[in-house]
Amino acid sequence: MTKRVSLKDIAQKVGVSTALVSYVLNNKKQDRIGKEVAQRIRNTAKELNYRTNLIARSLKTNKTFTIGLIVADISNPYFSSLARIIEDEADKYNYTVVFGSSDEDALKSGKLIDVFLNRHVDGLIIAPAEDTIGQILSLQQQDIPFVLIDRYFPECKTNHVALDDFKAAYKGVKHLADQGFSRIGMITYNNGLFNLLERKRGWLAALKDSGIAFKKNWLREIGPGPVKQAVEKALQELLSMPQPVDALLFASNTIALHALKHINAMGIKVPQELAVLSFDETEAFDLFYAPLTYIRQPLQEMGQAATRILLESIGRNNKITQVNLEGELVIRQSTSRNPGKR
Amino acid sequence: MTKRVSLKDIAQKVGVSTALVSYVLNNKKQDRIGKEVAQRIRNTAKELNYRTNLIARSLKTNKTFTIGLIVADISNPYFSSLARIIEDEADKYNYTVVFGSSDEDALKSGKLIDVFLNRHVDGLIIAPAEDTIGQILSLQQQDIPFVLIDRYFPECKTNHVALDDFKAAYKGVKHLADQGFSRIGMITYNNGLFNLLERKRGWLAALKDSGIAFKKNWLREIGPGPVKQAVEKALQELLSMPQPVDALLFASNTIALHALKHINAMGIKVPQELAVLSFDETEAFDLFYAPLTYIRQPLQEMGQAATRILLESIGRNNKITQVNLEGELVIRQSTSRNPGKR
DNA sequence: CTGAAAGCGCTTACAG
DNA sequence: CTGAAAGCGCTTACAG
Repeated sequence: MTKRVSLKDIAQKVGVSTALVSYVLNNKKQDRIGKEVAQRIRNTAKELNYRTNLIARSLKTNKTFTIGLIVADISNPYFSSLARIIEDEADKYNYTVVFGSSDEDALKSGKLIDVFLNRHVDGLIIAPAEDTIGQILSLQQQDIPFVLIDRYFPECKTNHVALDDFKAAYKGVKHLADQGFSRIGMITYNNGLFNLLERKRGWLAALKDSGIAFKKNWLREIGPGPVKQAVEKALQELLSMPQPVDALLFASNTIALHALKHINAMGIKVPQELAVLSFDETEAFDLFYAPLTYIRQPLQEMGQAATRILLESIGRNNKITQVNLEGELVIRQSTSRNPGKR
Repeated sequence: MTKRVSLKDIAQKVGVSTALVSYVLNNKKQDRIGKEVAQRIRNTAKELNYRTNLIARSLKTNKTFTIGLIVADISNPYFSSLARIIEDEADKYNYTVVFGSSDEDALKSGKLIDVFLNRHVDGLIIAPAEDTIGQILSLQQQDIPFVLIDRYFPECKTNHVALDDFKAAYKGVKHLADQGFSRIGMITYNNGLFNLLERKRGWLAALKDSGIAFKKNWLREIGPGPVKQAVEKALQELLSMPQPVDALLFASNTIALHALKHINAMGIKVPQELAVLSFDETEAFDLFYAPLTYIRQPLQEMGQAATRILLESIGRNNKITQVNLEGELVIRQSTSRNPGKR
C-alpha cells in the first residue's frame, strides 16, 4: 500500500503547521484564518488526495462514530430489516455500524460486547440474549450508552425500544376468539426472553377475557436445538389430541415458517381445519396459499427510535427512554371463518 | 464514562515500563521476561480490568482487524445470509465486519468505500453496483485488498467469488426444455450487472441448444423504480401475448417473490399453466403452493471463500483468485410436467 | 491571525 | 532480561 498522505505532508508542502491544516480542513476558527492560506491548504489537500485518518482522530477525540449492533442472527429477516433501517438512520449522523450475531447465546453476546468495547464503539444497540442481564448491568455501570431492542429486562431501568408484546398478542388472540375459534393454541420458545413471555401472557389474557378455559396442552414451548423438528412435533401433537386446537398463534417468524411448511406438507387446510396467526412479517407469508394474518411490528419506527435514542444518549444526555410501540394486526385469510376464494 | 485504564496505569502500579507491560500482555519476548514480573503484570491487568484500546493499537500497527462489507441491501435475504457467513468466518480470524448497503447505486457505493477507507478497514468485500468499475480500479491502484462477490467485471483482473451464472441458467432452462416446455421466457433487470448478463446468456444458449427459436418478446427487463409494478406488468404482458410463454425464469429472488405473489393473486396454476424457475433460495419459496424449482447458490462456500481470499490478500499475498462456483438446480414441483399432488 | 507543543494509548527498534 | 524513547496521525488548549 502506498504511503497515505497526512496532515504533515500538506503542512510541509504549504509551509504551515499541521495545526493550521487541521483547523482549515475541519472548518474551525474560520474567521481567524487568512482566506488565502486556507484556500492554498484546501487545494493541496485535494491535490494530494488527502483523507483524514479516522483512527488517529478517534484516538484523540475519543469518539469513533461507530455503533455496535448485536442481534440474534443477522440472517433472520426481522433483524436484517432492522439492521438496514439502523444503518440508514445512523448514516444520517455519519455513524457506521458494526454488527455481530449472538445466536441467543450469552457467551457469544459477552464476547461481542467485549470486542465492540475494545474497538471503542460510541454505543451499542442490543437485542439481549437470555441470561445477559449481567452484561447489560455492567454496561450501565461503565456508563456506556446503549439501547435494548426487541426485548429488555423489565427489572432493569435501561433505554429500550420494543413492541408492546402483551397487547399485540392479546389483540391477535382476541381476534381469533371473535372469529369464533375456541381452542386457540400457541407455539413459542421456552426461553425467558421478555418479549416471548409477554406474548404468552397476552395470549392467556385474551383467552380468559374471551371466556375460553385455557388448556395446558394448547401451549407448546420449544427448547434449544433444531427448530424445524421441534415445531413439527409440536404441531403434530396439537392436532392429534382428542380435542385438537382449531387456531394457533406462532410466537415468531421462524416458528411460523417451519409450521407453515409442515402444514403444507401435511395438507392441512388453513383456515378451515386450522386458523393461523403469526408474529412478525416476512415476504414468505404472502406466498402461503392462505395469506397469513400476522402482527406487524413497526420496524421503521423501532429502528429509527433505537438509533436516535442511542445517539442522544451518546450526546451525554443521561435520561432513560423506554418505548413500547403498538403492533398492527394485519388480518388476512388465514384467520377467516368464511374464507372466500380458493 | 469513567476513565479507562491504560498500559501506563498498569506500568505505574507494578513499577515497570509500559513497554514491558505491552510485551507481557501480547505474549511477546516470553522467554526473556521474568516469570515473576510477568505474573504481577498479568494480575494487576486483570485486577484493574484492563482492556487494550484497539484504536491506539491500530494507529500504531496500521491494522484494524476490520473488514468492510458492501452489499446491495443488507435486508435482502441473499445478502444477509452471506453477511452472516462472512461474519462467522471473519470472526475465526478475529476480524469484525462493518457493513453498508449501496442500493445498487454507484454514488452510495463510492461514499461507502470512502468511509470505510477513512476508517482504515483492512480490506473490503464488495458486491459491486453498476458503473462502479472506476471505484474498483481505484482500489486496485491504491493496493487495497478486496474481493468482489456475486458479480464482477470480467474485463478487470480482480479477486472475485461468484456463481457460474451462465452455466446455472443454462442448466435450469435446459431442464425446462427437457420437461417439454417450449416457450420459455425470462424476467430480469435491465442493468449491466455481469451476473445478470450471464444468466441471460445462459438462458439464450439453452434455448438454442434445445432447438427453441428465441422470441424477442419472451424477455422482459425491468428498469429502475418500483420492482413490484414492473414485475406485474411484465408478467401480464408475457401471459397475454397471442402465444404466451409456458415457462419463466426469474433472475433473482426479489423478482420471483413479486411474480409469485401476482401469480397467486391472479390464480394462475403453476406448473400447469406456467412453469416457474428462480435463481436464489429463500424460505418463501417453500410456502408457495407449488414448491419452487430454483438454482441454489452455495452461499456457505461463497462467503467463506470470499473471506479467506480477502484475508490472504491482506496478508500481503498478491496473487489474484477468481472463483466461480457451480449452482445446484433444485428440482421441485413448479417445473414439473406431471405435478402429482394438489 | 498563526503555530509550537503536548498528548491520546499503544508498539517496537534499539540500547544497555 | 528490561526500559527509555520515538512515533503512528490526529486535535486543541495555550501562547504569542
